[in-house]
Amino acid sequence: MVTTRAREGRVGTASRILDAAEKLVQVRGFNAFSYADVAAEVSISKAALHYHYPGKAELGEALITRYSARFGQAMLALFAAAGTAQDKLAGYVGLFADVLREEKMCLCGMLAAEYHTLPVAMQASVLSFFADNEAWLTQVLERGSAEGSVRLTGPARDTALMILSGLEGAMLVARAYGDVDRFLTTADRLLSGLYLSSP
Amino acid sequence: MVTTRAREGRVGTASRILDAAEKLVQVRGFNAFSYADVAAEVSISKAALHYHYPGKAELGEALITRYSARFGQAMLALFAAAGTAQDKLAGYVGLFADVLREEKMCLCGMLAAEYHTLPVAMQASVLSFFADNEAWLTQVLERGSAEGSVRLTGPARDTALMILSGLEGAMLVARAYGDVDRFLTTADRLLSGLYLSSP
DNA sequence: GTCTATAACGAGATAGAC
DNA sequence: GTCTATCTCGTTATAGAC
Repeated sequence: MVTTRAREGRVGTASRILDAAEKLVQVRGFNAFSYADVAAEVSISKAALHYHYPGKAELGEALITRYSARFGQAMLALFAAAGTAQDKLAGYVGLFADVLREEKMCLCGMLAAEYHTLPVAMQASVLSFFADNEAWLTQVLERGSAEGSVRLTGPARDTALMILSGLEGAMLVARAYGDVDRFLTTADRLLSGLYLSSP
Repeated sequence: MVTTRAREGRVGTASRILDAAEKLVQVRGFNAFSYADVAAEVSISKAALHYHYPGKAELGEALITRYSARFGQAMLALFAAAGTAQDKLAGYVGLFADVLREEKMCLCGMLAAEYHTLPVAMQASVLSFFADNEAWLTQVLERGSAEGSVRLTGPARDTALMILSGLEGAMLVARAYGDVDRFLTTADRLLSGLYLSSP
């Protein structure tokens, strides 16, 4: 069942609020944006913002939930699509690169930096995001290893963690330089050594 | 020439301010600590703080300057010490691990997350820190390659960047979990493949 | 659902005494 | 150098009208 709003492709206020807030968090951080910033971006009053999201903690929670769901769907699509482990990993790197091209940090990478200042509910959600990514990467690596397209020299989970952490760090540093190529080069290096065709 | 203060090992107010502020930034971030926080930690008034560092921008600058100098000295010591490239890299990883053990993020990794909210002088100093680290790693890798203890499959600089970014990201993620072992495991994975003795 | 108005608080920063 | 007192502004959040 689809509401009129969805059928017509219109976007509700709650969703536009999330769009604006998400961008602000990914560019400036959770502690460096205000309700006033979001309100101005969406062209509503701060009070209306509080109607949709009572406080910053609730808004932050909603941000992570939506972001994780979207990222999870993208990972699922990559996993289901035809292609080798190498293809899936290239697609995965592309997800991060797309974020970086907008001068944004991964939402949960940004929140990880601010971790010790976050409401506990947000902290837990950040860890869930990392756990989901780790699990996806582990599956891809194990399948690739079973298929013979990936060479693992230790537990798949360790390599999964290395890839996730490496990509987050590569975004962090490359974004400071405003240099997407820097990210792509580093991503290549992170994955080199995994494939049997590597030199 | 040594001042009485230095000879007696006493620590001046300016230095104690930097100690407190540095910790606060590494744990909470530049945008999540206040002059009041530092003043309380050092047991002086906010006004006294402003006497030593006129504004947050100047304090931030001083933090990066001192941190970079300290880190640079440690890197120099590692470079000068006897040992293989592998030894130097292990020592380098140890520098990051020591920071993480105090639940702190690398100062400049934290500031990289907040990059787009920083005063321009601080932004430049953050990039300098990264450049210094990159240069050191490149030298170590090239020397190791020349000595035959390191196997490079591309430009040393690319691998240097991968190691730096990877360690920053590993800190970011491991710190959220409060798990130093997670960092160490990831660091091992990042460097695996570099050494000729690797499986 | 959205608004204006305002409360309540903390931030960075300054003045001027000691 | 350090203090108390104060200023100004931005922040989150609420009240109540429309």
